[in-house]
Amino acid sequence: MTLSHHAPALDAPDLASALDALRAHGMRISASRRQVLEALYGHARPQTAEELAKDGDLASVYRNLETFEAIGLVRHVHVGHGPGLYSLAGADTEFVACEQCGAYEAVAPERLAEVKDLIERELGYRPRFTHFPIVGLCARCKGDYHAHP
Amino acid sequence: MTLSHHAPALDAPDLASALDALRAHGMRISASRRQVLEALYGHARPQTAEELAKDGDLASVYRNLETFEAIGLVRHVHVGHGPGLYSLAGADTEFVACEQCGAYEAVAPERLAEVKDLIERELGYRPRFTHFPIVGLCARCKGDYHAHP
DNA sequence: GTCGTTGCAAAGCGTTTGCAACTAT
DNA sequence: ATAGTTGCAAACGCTTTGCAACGAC
Repeated sequence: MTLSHHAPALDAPDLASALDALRAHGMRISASRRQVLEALYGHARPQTAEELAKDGDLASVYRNLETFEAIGLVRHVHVGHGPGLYSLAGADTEFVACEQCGAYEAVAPERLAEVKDLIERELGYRPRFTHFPIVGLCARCKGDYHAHP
Repeated sequence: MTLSHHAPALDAPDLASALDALRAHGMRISASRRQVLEALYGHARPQTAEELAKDGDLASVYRNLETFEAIGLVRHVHVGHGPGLYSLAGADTEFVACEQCGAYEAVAPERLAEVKDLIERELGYRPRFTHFPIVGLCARCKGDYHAHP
Protein backbone atom coordinates (compact mmCIF):
# COMPACT_ATOMS: atom_id res chain seq x y z
CA MET A 1 0.00 0.00 0.00
CA THR A 2 1.05 3.57 -0.59
CA LEU A 3 -0.60 5.54 2.11
CA SER A 4 -0.59 9.25 1.49
CA HIS A 5 0.59 11.15 4.49
CA HIS A 6 -0.70 14.29 2.93
CA ALA A 7 -4.40 13.91 3.61
CA PRO A 8 -5.81 17.19 4.89
CA ALA A 9 -6.08 17.11 8.66
CA LEU A 10 -9.54 16.00 9.65
CA ASP A 11 -10.72 17.93 12.65
CA ALA A 12 -12.61 15.59 14.94
CA PRO A 13 -12.54 17.42 18.27
CA ASP A 14 -13.94 14.54 20.27
CA LEU A 15 -14.39 10.79 20.21
CA ALA A 16 -17.99 11.02 19.01
CA SER A 17 -17.10 13.02 15.91
CA ALA A 18 -14.17 10.71 15.23
CA LEU A 19 -16.58 7.76 15.24
CA ASP A 20 -18.85 9.74 12.93
CA ALA A 21 -15.92 10.25 10.60
CA LEU A 22 -15.38 6.48 10.48
CA ARG A 23 -19.06 5.89 9.74
CA ALA A 24 -18.94 8.60 7.08
CA HIS A 25 -16.22 6.58 5.38
CA GLY A 26 -18.24 3.39 5.55
CA MET A 27 -16.03 1.93 8.25
CA ARG A 28 -17.35 -0.17 11.11
CA ILE A 29 -16.96 0.67 14.77
CA SER A 30 -15.18 -2.24 16.36
CA ALA A 31 -13.94 -2.60 19.91
CA SER A 32 -10.36 -2.32 18.71
CA ARG A 33 -11.06 0.90 16.86
CA ARG A 34 -12.96 2.46 19.72
CA GLN A 35 -10.15 1.57 22.08
CA VAL A 36 -7.44 3.07 19.88
CA LEU A 37 -9.40 6.28 19.44
CA GLU A 38 -10.12 6.52 23.15
CA ALA A 39 -6.43 6.12 23.85
CA LEU A 40 -5.58 8.82 21.30
CA TYR A 41 -8.12 11.22 22.78
CA GLY A 42 -6.92 10.39 26.26
CA HIS A 43 -3.29 11.40 25.79
CA ALA A 44 -1.73 14.71 24.85
CA ARG A 45 1.58 13.15 23.77
CA PRO A 46 1.90 11.01 20.65
CA GLN A 47 1.66 7.31 21.49
CA THR A 48 3.27 4.19 20.10
CA ALA A 49 1.10 1.51 18.52
CA GLU A 50 1.97 -0.71 21.44
CA GLU A 51 0.76 1.89 23.94
CA LEU A 52 -2.44 2.35 21.97
CA ALA A 53 -3.02 -1.39 21.85
CA LYS A 54 -2.78 -1.75 25.64
CA ASP A 55 -3.39 -5.50 25.77
CA GLY A 56 -5.28 -5.78 22.50
CA ASP A 57 -4.01 -7.04 19.16
CA LEU A 58 -1.07 -5.05 17.81
CA ALA A 59 -1.61 -6.05 14.19
CA SER A 60 -5.15 -4.69 14.29
CA VAL A 61 -3.95 -1.50 15.85
CA TYR A 62 -1.43 -1.00 13.06
CA ARG A 63 -4.09 -1.73 10.49
CA ASN A 64 -6.48 0.69 12.11
CA LEU A 65 -3.92 3.42 12.51
CA GLU A 66 -3.14 3.05 8.84
CA THR A 67 -6.75 3.50 7.80
CA PHE A 68 -7.28 6.33 10.29
CA GLU A 69 -4.29 8.01 8.75
CA ALA A 70 -5.64 7.46 5.25
CA ILE A 71 -8.79 9.41 6.11
CA GLY A 72 -6.80 12.17 7.82
CA LEU A 73 -7.85 11.39 11.38
CA VAL A 74 -4.45 10.37 12.65
CA ARG A 75 -0.84 11.08 11.86
CA HIS A 76 2.50 9.76 13.02
CA VAL A 77 6.03 11.00 13.43
CA HIS A 78 9.32 9.09 13.52
CA VAL A 79 11.65 10.13 16.29
CA GLY A 80 15.09 8.59 15.96
CA HIS A 81 15.06 4.84 15.59
CA GLY A 82 12.16 4.11 17.87
CA PRO A 83 8.64 3.09 16.98
CA GLY A 84 6.35 5.54 15.21
CA LEU A 85 4.44 7.95 17.45
CA TYR A 86 0.78 8.41 16.63
CA SER A 87 -1.51 11.31 17.41
CA LEU A 88 -4.73 12.88 16.27
CA ALA A 89 -4.28 14.89 13.10
CA GLY A 90 -6.06 18.03 14.26
CA ALA A 91 -4.00 21.13 13.50
CA ASP A 92 -0.79 20.54 11.60
CA THR A 93 2.13 20.06 13.93
CA GLU A 94 5.79 19.81 13.15
CA PHE A 95 8.47 18.34 15.38
CA VAL A 96 12.04 18.90 16.52
CA ALA A 97 13.97 16.06 18.11
CA CYS A 98 17.28 15.78 19.92
CA GLU A 99 19.44 12.99 18.58
CA GLN A 100 21.47 12.92 21.77
CA CYS A 101 18.85 12.54 24.48
CA GLY A 102 15.81 11.55 22.46
CA ALA A 103 13.70 14.49 23.62
CA TYR A 104 11.29 15.91 21.12
CA GLU A 105 8.79 18.75 20.94
CA ALA A 106 5.83 19.72 18.83
CA VAL A 107 6.23 23.02 17.02
CA ALA A 108 3.44 25.12 15.59
CA PRO A 109 3.91 25.50 11.82
CA GLU A 110 3.84 29.31 12.06
CA ARG A 111 7.09 29.25 13.99
CA LEU A 112 8.71 27.45 11.08
CA ALA A 113 7.24 29.45 8.22
CA GLU A 114 10.37 31.52 7.68
CA VAL A 115 12.65 28.52 8.06
CA LYS A 116 10.71 26.49 5.54
CA ASP A 117 10.60 29.30 3.03
CA LEU A 118 14.33 29.79 3.38
CA ILE A 119 14.99 26.08 2.85
CA GLU A 120 12.74 25.99 -0.16
CA ARG A 121 14.46 29.00 -1.68
CA GLU A 122 17.88 27.50 -1.04
CA LEU A 123 17.30 23.85 -1.87
CA GLY A 124 14.18 23.68 -3.98
CA TYR A 125 12.63 21.22 -1.56
CA ARG A 126 9.50 22.17 0.37
CA PRO A 127 10.26 20.85 3.87
CA ARG A 128 7.67 19.17 6.08
CA PHE A 129 8.66 18.29 9.62
CA THR A 130 5.43 16.54 10.52
CA HIS A 131 6.47 13.01 9.60
CA PHE A 132 10.22 13.32 10.09
CA PRO A 133 11.30 15.97 12.56
CA ILE A 134 14.11 18.48 12.47
CA VAL A 135 16.93 16.61 14.18
CA GLY A 136 19.72 18.18 16.15
CA LEU A 137 20.88 18.86 19.66
CA CYS A 138 18.49 20.32 22.21
CA ALA A 139 19.47 23.25 24.38
CA ARG A 140 20.61 20.96 27.19
CA CYS A 141 22.67 18.65 25.00
CA LYS A 142 24.33 21.40 22.99
CA GLY A 143 26.42 22.22 26.03
CA ASP A 144 27.66 18.89 27.30
CA TYR A 145 29.19 17.10 24.35
CA HIS A 146 29.58 13.85 26.23
CA ALA A 147 26.31 13.93 28.08
CA HIS A 148 24.30 10.75 28.45
CA PRO A 149 20.53 10.46 28.08
CA MET B 1 26.65 0.31 22.70
CA THR B 2 26.27 4.05 22.43
CA LEU B 3 28.20 5.07 19.39
CA SER B 4 28.84 8.77 19.13
CA HIS B 5 27.91 10.13 15.75
CA HIS B 6 29.76 13.28 16.58
CA ALA B 7 33.34 12.13 16.09
CA PRO B 8 35.25 14.74 14.12
CA ALA B 9 35.41 13.76 10.47
CA LEU B 10 38.64 11.92 9.80
CA ASP B 11 40.05 12.89 6.47
CA ALA B 12 41.49 9.81 4.80
CA PRO B 13 41.65 10.82 1.14
CA ASP B 14 42.51 7.35 -0.11
CA LEU B 15 42.34 3.71 0.83
CA ALA B 16 45.95 3.62 2.02
CA SER B 17 45.45 6.39 4.56
CA ALA B 18 42.18 4.82 5.70
CA LEU B 19 44.07 1.61 6.41
CA ASP B 20 46.69 3.68 8.25
CA ALA B 21 43.91 5.16 10.32
CA LEU B 22 42.76 1.68 11.30
CA ARG B 23 46.30 0.69 12.26
CA ALA B 24 46.69 3.92 14.20
CA HIS B 25 43.69 2.83 16.26
CA GLY B 26 45.17 -0.60 16.88
CA MET B 27 42.70 -2.25 14.55
CA ARG B 28 43.59 -5.15 12.27
CA ILE B 29 43.30 -5.13 8.51
CA SER B 30 41.03 -8.02 7.58
CA ALA B 31 39.68 -8.99 4.20
CA SER B 32 36.20 -7.84 5.22
CA ARG B 33 37.48 -4.44 6.29
CA ARG B 34 39.57 -3.93 3.20
CA GLN B 35 36.58 -4.87 1.03
CA VAL B 36 34.21 -2.47 2.77
CA LEU B 37 36.69 0.38 2.50
CA GLU B 38 37.36 -0.37 -1.15
CA ALA B 39 33.64 -0.31 -1.82
CA LEU B 40 33.31 3.01 0.01
CA TYR B 41 36.18 4.55 -1.92
CA GLY B 42 34.79 3.14 -5.12
CA HIS B 43 31.39 4.81 -4.98
CA ALA B 44 30.40 8.45 -4.86
CA ARG B 45 26.90 7.77 -3.53
CA PRO B 46 26.28 6.50 0.00
CA GLN B 47 25.88 2.73 0.05
CA THR B 48 23.80 0.32 2.09
CA ALA B 49 25.52 -2.22 4.30
CA GLU B 50 24.25 -4.90 1.96
CA GLU B 51 25.81 -3.21 -1.05
CA LEU B 52 29.08 -2.83 0.80
CA ALA B 53 29.03 -6.47 1.80
CA LYS B 54 28.65 -7.66 -1.82
CA ASP B 55 28.64 -11.38 -1.06
CA GLY B 56 30.49 -11.20 2.24
CA ASP B 57 29.12 -11.44 5.75
CA LEU B 58 26.59 -8.71 6.53
CA ALA B 59 27.04 -8.91 10.30
CA SER B 60 30.76 -8.25 9.95
CA VAL B 61 30.06 -5.34 7.67
CA TYR B 62 27.73 -3.79 10.22
CA ARG B 63 30.30 -4.35 12.95
CA ASN B 64 33.01 -2.80 10.86
CA LEU B 65 30.93 0.16 9.78
CA GLU B 66 30.16 0.77 13.41
CA THR B 67 33.81 0.85 14.40
CA PHE B 68 34.75 2.90 11.34
CA GLU B 69 32.13 5.37 12.38
CA ALA B 70 33.42 5.42 15.94
CA ILE B 71 36.85 6.56 14.72
CA GLY B 72 35.31 9.13 12.39
CA LEU B 73 36.15 7.39 9.12
CA VAL B 74 32.60 6.70 8.07
CA ARG B 75 29.18 8.16 8.59
CA HIS B 76 25.65 7.19 7.71
CA VAL B 77 22.36 8.86 6.96
CA HIS B 78 18.80 7.55 7.26
CA VAL B 79 16.63 8.30 4.28
CA GLY B 80 13.00 7.47 4.89
CA HIS B 81 12.38 3.95 6.14
CA GLY B 82 15.07 2.25 4.12
CA PRO B 83 18.39 0.89 5.30
CA GLY B 84 21.10 3.27 6.47
CA LEU B 85 23.34 4.73 3.78
CA TYR B 86 27.05 4.76 4.53
CA SER B 87 29.76 6.98 3.14
CA LEU B 88 33.24 8.21 3.96
CA ALA B 89 33.20 10.95 6.56
CA GLY B 90 35.46 13.39 4.73
CA ALA B 91 33.95 16.87 4.74
CA ASP B 92 30.71 17.30 6.66
CA THR B 93 27.70 16.76 4.45
CA GLU B 94 24.07 17.32 5.17
CA PHE B 95 21.14 15.83 3.30
CA VAL B 96 17.68 16.70 1.98
CA ALA B 97 15.27 13.93 1.06
CA CYS B 98 11.94 13.78 -0.70
CA GLU B 99 9.35 11.79 1.20
CA GLN B 100 7.30 11.29 -1.93
CA CYS B 101 9.76 9.85 -4.43
CA GLY B 102 12.64 8.87 -2.17
CA ALA B 103 15.19 11.08 -3.92
CA TYR B 104 17.85 12.63 -1.77
CA GLU B 105 20.79 14.99 -2.21
CA ALA B 106 23.90 15.91 -0.33
CA VAL B 107 24.09 19.56 0.65
CA ALA B 108 27.23 21.44 1.62
CA PRO B 109 26.89 22.75 5.19
CA GLU B 110 27.60 26.33 4.07
CA ARG B 111 24.34 26.37 2.14
CA LEU B 112 22.51 25.59 5.35
CA ALA B 113 24.34 27.94 7.70
CA GLU B 114 21.60 30.55 7.68
CA VAL B 115 18.84 27.97 7.96
CA LYS B 116 20.47 26.29 10.91
CA ASP B 117 21.08 29.55 12.72
CA LEU B 118 17.48 30.54 12.17
CA ILE B 119 16.23 27.24 13.54
CA GLU B 120 18.50 27.46 16.53
CA ARG B 121 17.33 31.00 17.29
CA GLU B 122 13.70 29.99 16.93
CA LEU B 123 13.68 26.57 18.61
CA GLY B 124 16.77 26.38 20.77
CA TYR B 125 17.84 23.20 19.00
CA ARG B 126 21.05 23.15 16.97
CA PRO B 127 20.01 21.20 13.87
CA ARG B 128 22.25 18.66 12.16
CA PHE B 129 21.06 17.16 8.90
CA THR B 130 23.94 14.73 8.51
CA HIS B 131 22.36 11.75 10.21
CA PHE B 132 18.70 12.54 9.58
CA PRO B 133 18.00 14.70 6.53
CA ILE B 134 15.67 17.59 5.98
CA VAL B 135 12.54 15.86 4.69
CA GLY B 136 9.99 17.36 2.36
CA LEU B 137 8.89 17.39 -1.23
CA CYS B 138 11.44 17.80 -4.00
CA ALA B 139 10.91 20.26 -6.84
CA ARG B 140 9.36 17.59 -9.07
CA CYS B 141 7.00 16.23 -6.43
CA LYS B 142 5.86 19.62 -5.14
CA GLY B 143 3.90 20.07 -8.32
CA ASP B 144 2.17 16.78 -8.94
CA TYR B 145 0.42 15.89 -5.73
CA HIS B 146 -0.40 12.41 -6.88
CA ALA B 147 2.87 11.66 -8.63
CA HIS B 148 4.40 8.24 -8.34
CA PRO B 149 8.08 7.47 -7.89
C1' DG C 1 -26.54 -13.09 5.86
C1' DT C 2 -22.64 -10.25 4.25
C1' DC C 3 -18.53 -8.51 4.20
C1' DG C 4 -15.50 -5.76 6.95
C1' DT C 5 -12.68 -6.64 10.84
C1' DT C 6 -10.27 -9.24 14.18
C1' DG C 7 -6.79 -12.15 16.39
C1' DC C 8 -3.35 -15.22 15.97
C1' DA C 9 0.73 -16.83 13.90
C1' DA C 10 4.10 -16.19 10.76
C1' DA C 11 6.86 -13.57 7.95
C1' DG C 12 9.22 -9.36 6.77
C1' DC C 13 13.05 -5.94 7.00
C1' DG C 14 17.15 -3.88 8.84
C1' DT C 15 20.16 -4.58 12.45
C1' DT C 16 22.48 -6.75 16.52
C1' DT C 17 24.37 -10.54 19.30
C1' DG C 18 26.52 -15.09 20.95
C1' DC C 19 29.92 -18.01 20.01
C1' DA C 20 33.24 -21.20 18.12
C1' DA C 21 36.54 -21.13 14.37
C1' DC C 22 39.87 -18.31 12.30
C1' DT C 23 43.93 -15.09 11.43
C1' DA C 24 46.55 -10.73 11.55
C1' DT C 25 49.72 -9.29 14.42
C1' DA D 1 50.75 -17.38 20.99
C1' DT D 2 47.19 -14.27 21.64
C1' DA D 3 44.09 -11.12 20.94
C1' DG D 4 40.96 -9.19 17.57
C1' DT D 5 37.79 -10.70 13.75
C1' DT D 6 35.06 -13.45 11.23
C1' DG D 7 31.03 -16.15 9.70
C1' DC D 8 27.11 -18.40 10.76
C1' DA D 9 22.86 -18.72 13.12
C1' DA D 10 19.82 -16.95 15.95
C1' DA D 11 17.60 -13.12 18.02
C1' DC D 12 16.18 -8.49 17.96
C1' DG D 13 12.45 -4.42 17.34
C1' DC D 14 9.03 -2.66 14.55
C1' DT D 15 5.73 -3.55 11.15
C1' DT D 16 3.14 -6.19 7.72
C1' DT D 17 0.65 -10.20 5.93
C1' DG D 18 -2.32 -14.58 5.34
C1' DC D 19 -6.14 -16.54 6.82
C1' DA D 20 -9.95 -18.60 9.36
C1' DA D 21 -13.16 -17.11 12.85
C1' DC D 22 -15.94 -13.41 14.19
C1' DG D 23 -19.28 -9.63 14.67
C1' DA D 24 -21.20 -4.90 12.98
C1' DC D 25 -24.24 -3.63 9.86
